[in-house]
Amino acid sequence: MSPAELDQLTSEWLDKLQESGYRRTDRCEAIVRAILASPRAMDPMELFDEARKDIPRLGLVTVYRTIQKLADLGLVERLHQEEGCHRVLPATQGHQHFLVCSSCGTVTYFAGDNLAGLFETIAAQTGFEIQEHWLQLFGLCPACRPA
Amino acid sequence: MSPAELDQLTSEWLDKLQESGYRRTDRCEAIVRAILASPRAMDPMELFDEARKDIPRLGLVTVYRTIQKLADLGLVERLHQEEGCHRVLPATQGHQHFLVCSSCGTVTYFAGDNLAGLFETIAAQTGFEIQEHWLQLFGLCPACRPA
DNA sequence: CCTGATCTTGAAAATCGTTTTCATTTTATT
DNA sequence: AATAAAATGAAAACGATTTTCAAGATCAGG
Repeated sequence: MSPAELDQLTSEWLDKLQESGYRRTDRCEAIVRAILASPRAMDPMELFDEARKDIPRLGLVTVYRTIQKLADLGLVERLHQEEGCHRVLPATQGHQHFLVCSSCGTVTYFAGDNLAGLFETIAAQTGFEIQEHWLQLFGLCPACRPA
Repeated sequence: MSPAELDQLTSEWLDKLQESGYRRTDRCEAIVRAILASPRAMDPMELFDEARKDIPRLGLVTVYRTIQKLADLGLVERLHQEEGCHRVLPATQGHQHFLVCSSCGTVTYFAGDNLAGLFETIAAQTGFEIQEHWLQLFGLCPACRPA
Protein backbone atom coordinates (compact mmCIF):
# COMPACT_ATOMS: atom_id res chain seq x y z
CA MET A 1 0.00 0.00 0.00
CA SER A 2 1.38 3.40 -1.00
CA PRO A 3 1.60 6.21 1.58
CA ALA A 4 -1.22 8.01 -0.24
CA GLU A 5 -3.45 4.94 -0.13
CA LEU A 6 -2.69 4.48 3.55
CA ASP A 7 -3.68 8.08 4.28
CA GLN A 8 -6.85 7.64 2.26
CA LEU A 9 -7.90 4.47 4.03
CA THR A 10 -7.01 5.82 7.45
CA SER A 11 -9.16 8.84 6.76
CA GLU A 12 -12.06 6.64 5.67
CA TRP A 13 -11.91 4.71 8.92
CA LEU A 14 -11.86 7.92 10.94
CA ASP A 15 -14.88 9.11 8.95
CA LYS A 16 -16.73 5.94 9.85
CA LEU A 17 -15.85 6.34 13.50
CA GLN A 18 -17.09 9.91 13.37
CA GLU A 19 -20.33 8.91 11.68
CA SER A 20 -20.94 6.59 14.59
CA GLY A 21 -20.57 9.40 17.10
CA TYR A 22 -16.92 8.95 18.01
CA ARG A 23 -14.57 11.89 17.83
CA ARG A 24 -11.64 12.39 15.53
CA THR A 25 -8.43 12.37 17.55
CA ASP A 26 -4.75 12.14 16.84
CA ARG A 27 -4.42 9.03 19.06
CA CYS A 28 -7.10 7.21 17.21
CA GLU A 29 -5.58 8.16 13.89
CA ALA A 30 -2.15 6.87 14.89
CA ILE A 31 -3.59 3.56 16.05
CA VAL A 32 -5.74 3.10 12.95
CA ARG A 33 -2.78 3.87 10.74
CA ALA A 34 -0.62 1.33 12.56
CA ILE A 35 -3.27 -1.36 12.05
CA LEU A 36 -3.67 -0.57 8.37
CA ALA A 37 0.03 -0.20 7.68
CA SER A 38 0.94 -3.65 8.95
CA PRO A 39 0.72 -6.78 6.83
CA ARG A 40 0.72 -8.73 10.08
CA ALA A 41 -1.84 -9.14 12.80
CA MET A 42 -0.61 -7.03 15.69
CA ASP A 43 -1.30 -7.43 19.37
CA PRO A 44 -2.16 -4.42 21.55
CA MET A 45 1.40 -3.96 22.77
CA GLU A 46 2.82 -4.00 19.25
CA LEU A 47 0.24 -1.43 18.16
CA PHE A 48 1.14 0.64 21.18
CA ASP A 49 4.84 0.64 20.27
CA GLU A 50 4.06 1.45 16.66
CA ALA A 51 1.59 4.25 17.34
CA ARG A 52 3.86 5.79 19.94
CA LYS A 53 6.30 6.63 17.18
CA ASP A 54 3.70 9.21 16.16
CA ILE A 55 2.30 10.01 19.60
CA PRO A 56 4.96 9.46 22.24
CA ARG A 57 2.61 10.28 25.12
CA LEU A 58 0.02 7.72 24.04
CA GLY A 59 -1.28 5.41 26.76
CA LEU A 60 -1.74 1.68 26.33
CA VAL A 61 -5.28 2.03 27.63
CA THR A 62 -6.17 4.10 24.61
CA VAL A 63 -5.01 1.31 22.34
CA TYR A 64 -7.37 -1.12 24.06
CA ARG A 65 -10.25 1.34 23.91
CA THR A 66 -9.65 2.07 20.25
CA ILE A 67 -9.51 -1.62 19.35
CA GLN A 68 -12.84 -2.04 21.12
CA LYS A 69 -14.44 0.77 19.12
CA LEU A 70 -13.11 -0.58 15.85
CA ALA A 71 -14.35 -4.06 16.70
CA ASP A 72 -17.78 -2.68 17.60
CA LEU A 73 -17.99 -1.06 14.18
CA GLY A 74 -16.79 -4.25 12.52
CA LEU A 75 -13.68 -2.58 11.12
CA VAL A 76 -11.33 -5.06 12.75
CA GLU A 77 -11.52 -8.71 13.69
CA ARG A 78 -9.75 -10.31 16.58
CA LEU A 79 -7.56 -13.30 15.96
CA HIS A 80 -7.46 -15.80 18.80
CA GLN A 81 -4.23 -17.30 19.98
CA GLU A 82 -3.28 -20.37 21.93
CA GLU A 83 -1.62 -18.40 24.66
CA GLY A 84 -1.71 -14.85 25.88
CA CYS A 85 -3.08 -11.92 23.99
CA HIS A 86 -5.07 -11.68 20.84
CA ARG A 87 -4.16 -9.89 17.64
CA VAL A 88 -6.06 -7.40 15.55
CA LEU A 89 -6.71 -7.41 11.82
CA PRO A 90 -8.61 -5.17 9.42
CA ALA A 91 -11.90 -6.94 8.82
CA THR A 92 -12.78 -8.03 5.33
CA GLN A 93 -16.17 -8.33 3.69
CA GLY A 94 -18.30 -11.14 5.07
CA HIS A 95 -17.09 -13.85 7.34
CA GLN A 96 -13.56 -14.87 6.58
CA HIS A 97 -11.16 -17.39 7.97
CA PHE A 98 -7.54 -16.90 8.83
CA LEU A 99 -4.39 -18.59 7.74
CA VAL A 100 -1.63 -17.50 10.07
CA CYS A 101 2.08 -18.01 9.51
CA SER A 102 3.50 -19.44 12.71
CA SER A 103 6.92 -18.06 11.86
CA CYS A 104 6.41 -14.44 10.78
CA GLY A 105 2.78 -13.85 11.77
CA THR A 106 1.61 -12.88 8.30
CA VAL A 107 -2.09 -13.45 7.91
CA THR A 108 -3.88 -14.53 4.76
CA TYR A 109 -7.62 -14.79 4.42
CA PHE A 110 -9.60 -17.46 2.73
CA ALA A 111 -13.30 -17.80 2.17
CA GLY A 112 -14.97 -20.83 3.64
CA ASP A 113 -17.66 -21.36 1.03
CA ASN A 114 -17.10 -25.09 1.07
CA LEU A 115 -17.80 -25.15 4.76
CA ALA A 116 -21.50 -24.43 4.56
CA GLY A 117 -22.21 -27.94 3.33
CA LEU A 118 -20.08 -29.48 6.05
CA PHE A 119 -21.90 -27.52 8.71
CA GLU A 120 -25.27 -28.62 7.42
CA THR A 121 -24.16 -32.24 7.55
CA ILE A 122 -22.92 -31.85 11.09
CA ALA A 123 -26.11 -30.09 12.15
CA ALA A 124 -28.19 -32.89 10.71
CA GLN A 125 -26.04 -35.56 12.37
CA THR A 126 -25.90 -33.99 15.82
CA GLY A 127 -29.18 -32.12 16.10
CA PHE A 128 -27.30 -28.95 16.97
CA GLU A 129 -28.38 -25.60 15.62
CA ILE A 130 -25.03 -24.15 14.59
CA GLN A 131 -24.72 -20.45 15.33
CA GLU A 132 -21.09 -19.58 14.95
CA HIS A 133 -17.81 -21.09 13.93
CA TRP A 134 -14.16 -20.45 14.40
CA LEU A 135 -11.69 -21.71 11.86
CA GLN A 136 -8.05 -20.75 11.99
CA LEU A 137 -5.22 -22.48 10.21
CA PHE A 138 -1.59 -22.25 11.21
CA GLY A 139 1.37 -23.02 9.02
CA LEU A 140 4.33 -21.59 7.16
CA CYS A 141 3.82 -18.90 4.56
CA PRO A 142 5.68 -19.12 1.24
CA ALA A 143 8.41 -16.77 2.45
CA CYS A 144 9.03 -18.78 5.61
CA ARG A 145 8.97 -22.23 4.08
CA PRO A 146 12.34 -23.91 3.87
CA ALA A 147 13.53 -23.90 0.26
CA MET B 1 -20.98 -43.92 32.63
CA SER B 2 -21.55 -46.21 35.62
CA PRO B 3 -19.67 -45.63 38.88
CA ALA B 4 -17.67 -48.80 38.20
CA GLU B 5 -16.70 -47.62 34.74
CA LEU B 6 -15.71 -44.24 36.15
CA ASP B 7 -13.46 -45.89 38.73
CA GLN B 8 -11.95 -48.08 36.05
CA LEU B 9 -11.18 -45.20 33.71
CA THR B 10 -9.89 -43.00 36.50
CA SER B 11 -7.52 -45.76 37.52
CA GLU B 12 -6.31 -46.16 33.95
CA TRP B 13 -5.47 -42.48 33.74
CA LEU B 14 -3.58 -42.64 37.04
CA ASP B 15 -1.68 -45.63 35.70
CA LYS B 16 -0.68 -43.67 32.64
CA LEU B 17 0.46 -40.76 34.77
CA GLN B 18 2.50 -43.14 36.89
CA GLU B 19 4.07 -44.79 33.86
CA SER B 20 5.27 -41.35 32.84
CA GLY B 21 6.98 -40.80 36.17
CA TYR B 22 4.27 -38.87 37.97
CA ARG B 23 3.11 -40.03 41.38
CA ARG B 24 -0.23 -41.40 42.38
CA THR B 25 -1.93 -38.96 44.71
CA ASP B 26 -5.42 -38.43 46.09
CA ARG B 27 -5.55 -34.88 44.66
CA CYS B 28 -4.77 -36.04 41.21
CA GLU B 29 -7.32 -38.81 41.46
CA ALA B 30 -10.06 -36.43 42.54
CA ILE B 31 -9.31 -34.05 39.66
CA VAL B 32 -9.15 -36.82 37.07
CA ARG B 33 -12.43 -38.23 38.33
CA ALA B 34 -14.09 -34.83 38.09
CA ILE B 35 -12.96 -34.44 34.49
CA LEU B 36 -14.15 -37.90 33.52
CA ALA B 37 -17.44 -37.68 35.39
CA SER B 38 -18.61 -34.54 33.63
CA PRO B 39 -20.37 -34.55 30.27
CA ARG B 40 -19.39 -30.91 29.97
CA ALA B 41 -16.10 -29.19 29.39
CA MET B 42 -15.13 -27.74 32.74
CA ASP B 43 -12.91 -24.77 33.48
CA PRO B 44 -10.25 -24.93 36.21
CA MET B 45 -12.48 -23.28 38.82
CA GLU B 46 -15.34 -25.69 38.17
CA LEU B 47 -12.97 -28.62 38.46
CA PHE B 48 -11.65 -27.14 41.68
CA ASP B 49 -15.14 -26.91 43.17
CA GLU B 50 -15.97 -30.41 42.07
CA ALA B 51 -12.77 -32.05 43.27
CA ARG B 52 -12.96 -30.23 46.58
CA LYS B 53 -16.05 -32.27 47.42
CA ASP B 54 -13.59 -35.17 47.76
CA ILE B 55 -10.57 -33.24 48.99
CA PRO B 56 -11.69 -30.14 50.87
CA ARG B 57 -8.14 -28.90 51.42
CA LEU B 58 -7.27 -29.03 47.73
CA GLY B 59 -5.57 -25.95 46.29
CA LEU B 60 -6.52 -24.37 42.97
CA VAL B 61 -2.85 -24.42 41.98
CA THR B 62 -2.93 -28.21 42.02
CA VAL B 63 -5.82 -28.18 39.57
CA TYR B 64 -3.77 -26.11 37.13
CA ARG B 65 -0.74 -28.32 37.57
CA THR B 66 -2.74 -31.48 37.06
CA ILE B 67 -4.40 -30.15 33.90
CA GLN B 68 -0.94 -29.37 32.59
CA LYS B 69 0.28 -32.91 33.23
CA LEU B 70 -2.78 -34.43 31.62
CA ALA B 71 -2.40 -32.17 28.60
CA ASP B 72 1.28 -33.10 28.27
CA LEU B 73 0.31 -36.76 28.16
CA GLY B 74 -2.43 -36.03 25.65
CA LEU B 75 -5.16 -37.24 27.98
CA VAL B 76 -7.07 -33.97 27.83
CA GLU B 77 -7.57 -31.28 25.24
CA ARG B 78 -8.11 -27.63 25.94
CA LEU B 79 -11.10 -25.89 24.48
CA HIS B 80 -10.56 -22.26 23.61
CA GLN B 81 -13.07 -19.62 24.50
CA GLU B 82 -13.79 -16.14 23.28
CA GLU B 83 -13.34 -14.61 26.70
CA GLY B 84 -11.67 -15.65 29.90
CA CYS B 85 -10.54 -19.11 30.78
CA HIS B 86 -10.35 -22.28 28.80
CA ARG B 87 -12.10 -25.57 29.47
CA VAL B 88 -10.80 -29.08 29.68
CA LEU B 89 -12.05 -32.20 27.96
CA PRO B 90 -10.96 -35.82 27.86
CA ALA B 91 -9.07 -36.21 24.60
CA THR B 92 -10.40 -38.61 22.02
CA GLN B 93 -8.53 -40.69 19.51
CA GLY B 94 -6.96 -38.68 16.73
CA HIS B 95 -7.62 -35.04 16.06
CA GLN B 96 -11.20 -34.10 16.72
CA HIS B 97 -13.22 -30.95 16.45
CA PHE B 98 -15.62 -29.53 18.96
CA LEU B 99 -19.24 -28.58 18.79
CA VAL B 100 -20.05 -26.60 21.90
CA CYS B 101 -23.51 -25.72 23.13
CA SER B 102 -23.52 -22.02 23.93
CA SER B 103 -26.35 -22.51 26.39
CA CYS B 104 -25.43 -25.51 28.55
CA GLY B 105 -21.79 -26.07 27.62
CA THR B 106 -22.25 -29.65 26.46
CA VAL B 107 -19.55 -30.66 24.02
CA THR B 108 -19.95 -33.03 21.10
CA TYR B 109 -17.11 -34.18 18.90
CA PHE B 110 -17.13 -34.59 15.19
CA ALA B 111 -14.44 -35.88 12.88
CA GLY B 112 -13.21 -33.50 10.22
CA ASP B 113 -12.46 -36.01 7.47
CA ASN B 114 -13.98 -33.76 4.86
CA LEU B 115 -11.60 -31.02 5.85
CA ALA B 116 -8.45 -32.61 4.51
CA GLY B 117 -9.48 -31.82 0.93
CA LEU B 118 -10.30 -28.23 1.82
CA PHE B 119 -6.93 -27.77 3.47
CA GLU B 120 -5.13 -29.11 0.42
CA THR B 121 -6.97 -26.70 -1.81
CA ILE B 122 -6.11 -23.80 0.46
CA ALA B 123 -2.48 -24.86 0.67
CA ALA B 124 -2.27 -25.00 -3.11
CA GLN B 125 -3.95 -21.61 -3.51
CA THR B 126 -1.91 -19.75 -0.92
CA GLY B 127 1.45 -21.51 -0.97
CA PHE B 128 1.22 -22.06 2.79
CA GLU B 129 2.36 -25.29 4.34
CA ILE B 130 -0.48 -25.96 6.76
CA GLN B 131 0.66 -27.35 10.08
CA GLU B 132 -2.25 -27.11 12.42
CA HIS B 133 -5.88 -26.12 12.48
CA TRP B 134 -8.47 -25.08 14.98
CA LEU B 135 -12.11 -25.67 14.26
CA GLN B 136 -14.74 -25.07 16.88
CA LEU B 137 -18.44 -24.71 16.27
CA PHE B 138 -20.87 -23.03 18.62
CA GLY B 139 -24.60 -23.51 18.69
CA LEU B 140 -27.54 -24.93 20.56
CA CYS B 141 -27.65 -28.61 21.41
CA PRO B 142 -30.88 -30.54 20.89
CA ALA B 143 -31.85 -30.17 24.54
CA CYS B 144 -31.38 -26.41 24.50
CA ARG B 145 -33.06 -25.69 21.19
CA PRO B 146 -36.41 -23.96 21.47
CA ALA B 147 -39.14 -26.49 20.73
C1' DC C 1 9.26 -50.74 57.62
C1' DC C 2 12.79 -46.92 57.70
C1' DT C 3 14.95 -43.44 55.21
C1' DG C 4 16.44 -40.42 52.19
C1' DA C 5 15.76 -38.50 47.38
C1' DT C 6 12.42 -36.63 44.80
C1' DC C 7 7.99 -35.28 43.64
C1' DT C 8 3.77 -32.94 45.08
C1' DT C 9 1.35 -29.74 47.59
C1' DG C 10 -0.83 -25.17 49.45
C1' DA C 11 -0.33 -20.40 50.61
C1' DA C 12 1.14 -16.29 49.21
C1' DA C 13 3.12 -13.42 46.01
C1' DA C 14 4.17 -12.45 41.27
C1' DT C 15 2.83 -12.07 36.46
C1' DC C 16 0.35 -11.03 32.35
C1' DG C 17 -3.19 -9.16 29.64
C1' DT C 18 -6.97 -6.34 30.18
C1' DT C 19 -10.48 -3.17 32.40
C1' DT C 20 -12.04 0.31 35.62
C1' DT C 21 -11.77 4.67 38.06
C1' DC C 22 -11.15 9.35 38.13
C1' DA C 23 -9.37 13.79 37.44
C1' DT C 24 -7.79 16.34 33.35
C1' DT C 25 -7.66 17.52 28.54
C1' DT C 26 -9.85 17.62 23.83
C1' DT C 27 -13.36 17.81 20.71
C1' DA C 28 -17.61 19.22 18.69
C1' DT C 29 -21.44 22.27 19.35
C1' DT C 30 -23.51 26.69 20.86
C1' DA D 1 -15.44 32.04 23.39
C1' DA D 2 -18.49 28.87 26.32
C1' DT D 3 -20.26 24.67 27.10
C1' DA D 4 -21.48 19.71 27.22
C1' DA D 5 -19.83 15.39 25.99
C1' DA D 6 -16.38 12.30 24.93
C1' DA D 7 -11.41 10.92 25.03
C1' DT D 8 -7.26 10.53 27.54
C1' DG D 9 -3.41 8.86 30.85
C1' DA D 10 -1.97 7.36 35.32
C1' DA D 11 -2.81 4.41 38.70
C1' DA D 12 -5.30 0.96 40.69
C1' DA D 13 -8.20 -3.07 40.14
C1' DC D 14 -9.06 -7.24 37.95
C1' DG D 15 -9.23 -12.30 36.62
C1' DA D 16 -6.76 -16.11 35.07
C1' DT D 17 -2.60 -18.31 35.50
C1' DT D 18 2.30 -19.12 37.12
C1' DT D 19 6.09 -18.93 40.25
C1' DT D 20 8.32 -19.31 44.72
C1' DC D 21 9.17 -21.66 48.73
C1' DA D 22 8.71 -24.26 52.77
C1' DA D 23 6.27 -28.32 54.33
C1' DG D 24 4.22 -32.73 53.28
C1' DA D 25 3.59 -37.14 50.63
C1' DT D 26 5.29 -40.94 47.68
C1' DC D 27 8.47 -44.21 46.11
C1' DA D 28 12.82 -46.92 45.78
C1' DG D 29 16.59 -49.03 48.20
C1' DG D 30 18.47 -50.80 52.09
